[in-house]
Amino acid sequence: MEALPADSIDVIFADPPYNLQLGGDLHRPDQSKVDAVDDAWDQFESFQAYDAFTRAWLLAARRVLKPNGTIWVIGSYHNIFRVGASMQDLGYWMLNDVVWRKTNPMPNFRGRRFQNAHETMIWASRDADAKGYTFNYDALKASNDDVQMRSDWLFPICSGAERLKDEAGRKAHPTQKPEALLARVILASTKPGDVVLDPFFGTGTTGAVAKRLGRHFVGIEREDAYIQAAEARIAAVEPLDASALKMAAGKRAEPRIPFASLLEAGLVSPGAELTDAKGRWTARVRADGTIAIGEDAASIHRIGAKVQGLDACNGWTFWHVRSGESLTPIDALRQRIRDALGAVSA
Amino acid sequence: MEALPADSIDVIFADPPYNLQLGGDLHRPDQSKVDAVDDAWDQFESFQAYDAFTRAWLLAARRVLKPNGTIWVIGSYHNIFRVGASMQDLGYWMLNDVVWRKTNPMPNFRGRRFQNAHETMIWASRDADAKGYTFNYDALKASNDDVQMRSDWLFPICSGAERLKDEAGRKAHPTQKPEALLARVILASTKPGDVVLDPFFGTGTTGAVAKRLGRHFVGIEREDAYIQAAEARIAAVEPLDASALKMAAGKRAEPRIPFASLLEAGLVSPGAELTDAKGRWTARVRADGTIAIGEDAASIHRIGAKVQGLDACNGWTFWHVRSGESLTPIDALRQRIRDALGAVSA
DNA sequence: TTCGAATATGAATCCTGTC
DNA sequence: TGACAGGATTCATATTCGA
Repeated sequence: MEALPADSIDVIFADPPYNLQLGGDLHRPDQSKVDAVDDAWDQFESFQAYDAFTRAWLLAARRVLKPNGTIWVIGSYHNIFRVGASMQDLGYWMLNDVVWRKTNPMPNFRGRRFQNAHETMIWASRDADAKGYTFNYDALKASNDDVQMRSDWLFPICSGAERLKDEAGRKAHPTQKPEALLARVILASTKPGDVVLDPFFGTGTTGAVAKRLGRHFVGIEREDAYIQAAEARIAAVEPLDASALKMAAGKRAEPRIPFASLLEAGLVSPGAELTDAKGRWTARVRADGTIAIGEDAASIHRIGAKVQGLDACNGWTFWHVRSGESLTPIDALRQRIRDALGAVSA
Repeated sequence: MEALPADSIDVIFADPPYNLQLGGDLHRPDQSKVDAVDDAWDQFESFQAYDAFTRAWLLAARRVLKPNGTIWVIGSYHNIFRVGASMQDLGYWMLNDVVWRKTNPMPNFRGRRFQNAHETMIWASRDADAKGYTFNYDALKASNDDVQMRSDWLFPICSGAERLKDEAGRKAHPTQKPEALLARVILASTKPGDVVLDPFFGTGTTGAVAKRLGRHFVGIEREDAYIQAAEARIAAVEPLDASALKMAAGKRAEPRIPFASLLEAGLVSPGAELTDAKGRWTARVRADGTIAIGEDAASIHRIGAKVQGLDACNGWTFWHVRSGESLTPIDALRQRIRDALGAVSA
């Protein structure tokens, strides 16, 4: 990065090492082993060593950024807080933090934490008083059903045909990002012809998307194998026509509403009774979002299945709340919540 | 917080000042003024001053936390990165970052950034090696259509009747959090009877929810007006019945049953054959509660692992007994013993 | 060839009680 | 405190396998 001229880059996208600190091996419930990110480039002696590394590249990045340039940095809870604090210390000015919500994250196999289902991106300008940075507000809004783009984005992880493989059929890079994510970043914060720098180029997702979208790019990478994979990949990319540069919209789906949300919304109270349509069974609602018949407590689905002697049951349609003479399926209460959510995507 | 005894708190929920740096008033497109958070308690001279404040309260919080206690801190991009880095520096161990996605966030009026539609919570244990912290995995899963709870939560902001107002009808606190958010936090990470500390109590959302859910709480607040609003609010809260507060627990909480108990109960006989679900392997039960293939005898787990060439195996679900045409997992026989035990103790 | 079943896998700081 | 062993634990998607 030192070789680049100062004030020459419009946007930086950086996916630095996350400094994961893994204990032993992790196995799925079927006893298969999870392929951990244990590469040497992700190992640091201490937080201090990681901070020194972070400040060094952030400082170099700030030098090459144009006064109205902006920077994106992606990370997880392992590193993003340290990175963010360093960015503020060095004079970057935060514009947003943006959450990449994964449609298909890896589960938490041991059931000891919440499923780690998102990563965080920081979007910042070079200086606190920078006003002229690029933000294609109208294009984003138009591509988002004419409502302004939120700070939480929904994309699948990079897999299938998009995921680069080596000769042996293994993933070429352990942390390849989806092109859809980069496309939104670039379409949001650059103009055609701008120069995008990626100081942790890896297998070149940033370069591939930049080329396709008619932006120039500079990639920096240490590992030969990654460089070769990136070069082959980018050579195969066809730039789009100027007229075709439109936004890939994020996926929209019905959000999953936990039964607990009915409690939180006050539509059902802890201690309330649920019955089936014919009033044959009655269960009592508990504060934790399970229901109970006697000592037997579980989800609305499991208890519904159990009383009927079935393997499965849709508790949303099976269970009802009584309001005066009539019974209302709890699915109708769920629909009320969904209606209230409006355009918020899953 | 200095007055509290050390190692006395199960969970801390903290909503510290956000250190917002607003350059002048913000107006909506219709020229109405946005009611910004510009209270005196939210003003800091510099990042250094904010960091010193943050480290001081985080340090005091860590002293009062039990060894297996956990802490939640909520913030926005203005402060959460500094807070998170300080937490790591002080020895807290991050378990998750959790994103609160707002169904109805304030729009970005200027159209110069993404709509700031989420806040970030950090959930951390006191020490890196703390394994015994409370996480009600099974209850959360059962309340969420039987899939594990993710790190991105969807809730409306606090408004309407839930939002506390002062005598003049203005909001009593500028950043009142929704009770639904606190309910999920408390249900996820505490047991009934636990003690929850909120060092930035404000108008007492944490206390109100803790009281309703049968948890004890300690609130710390400097502003008299907030204290009075919180006291009145919490006095009006009715705790839920103990029966509604029972937490769902999974197999982990079930009493251990040695395989030998199946022999003693006559559910399996010495010399009987066990097979896996597909009938690929067969082992013979021995009177001492081990099973054997040829001369090779060990526990149901070790033999199951060995035949599959794996390091581990749950013998309870792997091995089956034949009854006529069908195979019954020995786990079902174990369940019969547990049911019988429950009947006795109940 | 087709369809359903079985297998593979992803930035993961992922167990607990007893001797 | 360390070693040992019991046995609990997964969601969405893509690909391969088998009938």
